[in-house]
Amino acid sequence: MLSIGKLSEAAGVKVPTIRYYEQIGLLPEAGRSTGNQRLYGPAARDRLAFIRHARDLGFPLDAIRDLLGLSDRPDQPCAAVDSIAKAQLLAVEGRIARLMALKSELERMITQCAGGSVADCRVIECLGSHAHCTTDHGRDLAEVSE
Amino acid sequence: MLSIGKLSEAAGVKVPTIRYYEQIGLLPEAGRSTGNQRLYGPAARDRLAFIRHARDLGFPLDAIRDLLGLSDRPDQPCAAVDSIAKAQLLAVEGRIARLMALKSELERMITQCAGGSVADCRVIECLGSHAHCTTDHGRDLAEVSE
DNA sequence: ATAACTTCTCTAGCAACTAGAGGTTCAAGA
DNA sequence: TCTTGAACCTCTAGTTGCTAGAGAAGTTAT
Repeated sequence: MLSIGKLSEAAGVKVPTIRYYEQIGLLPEAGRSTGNQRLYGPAARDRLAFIRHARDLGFPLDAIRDLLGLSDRPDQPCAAVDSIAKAQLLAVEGRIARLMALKSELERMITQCAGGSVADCRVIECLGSHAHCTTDHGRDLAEVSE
Repeated sequence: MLSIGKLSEAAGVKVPTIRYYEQIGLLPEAGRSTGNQRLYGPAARDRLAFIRHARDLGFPLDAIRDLLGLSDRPDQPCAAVDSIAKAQLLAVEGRIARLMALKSELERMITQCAGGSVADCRVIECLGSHAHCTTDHGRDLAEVSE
């Protein structure tokens, strides 16, 4: 049996994060020692590793909750799993596309700046006027978020 | 003079967001009508457009606060502006690199899945074992966030 | 036994907003 | 002029995925 600290080390997930996952129901309530401290077996470690890996791949916790539910029913078809993964892939591709547009605009802004005073700084001017923009990166930055 | 609703339309920033910006000190406190409603002039509109554009480019509000401070002192050299913009460019490039790695791992996972039952789903297996991973995307997802 | 370390619960905070409750004010039509 | 309905006001709380801290209790090593 592992203490929460050992589990934390083993899975590469911080201690408060483990407690947080338990709190939101991603991990089942852990058994307790006589002194009320959490104790974990190998199943908990595997489940936590799964969560961690999925988080590393950018899956939101809700999607991970679904994936865990599916992995508990091995006889079901895996189409649902695939669709979650594909949605995640699409999200990632969207973010990349968006960030590439931002990158080129930032580069353009920066290279145009001659390095004088703020009064004729291209960066400030571009941010202020919006007129020199090539892309219409205007809408919903939220989609870039991870 | 513009009401907050008109300003919202003009700048493409939602009404509660404008109030939020005022609350955190990004926008100065607006003048009020006799009935206590906010009224804005052209200066506020320009400032808000600046903020919006910078947000579209992914600058965090703290950086925008700095940029606004700098743009109010046009006689200063613009090196500070440049360095903020360059930091933002670096951040964007980092996120892109990270997301590209995620994308290829997701693609690999998905294409390997033969589409049977969950029991032999590659996606679930890969998430669980971490052994088939090529990349060590393990550390600090936080850097991808926007 | 005592010190140092870990764990416990609980609350609050981060970014950057968004949503809602419950109450005013404003602009336009009858 | 009155009235309706939209827009405005303040305030609180929620979002995502944690992280930080307080203060108390358990555990481990010497």
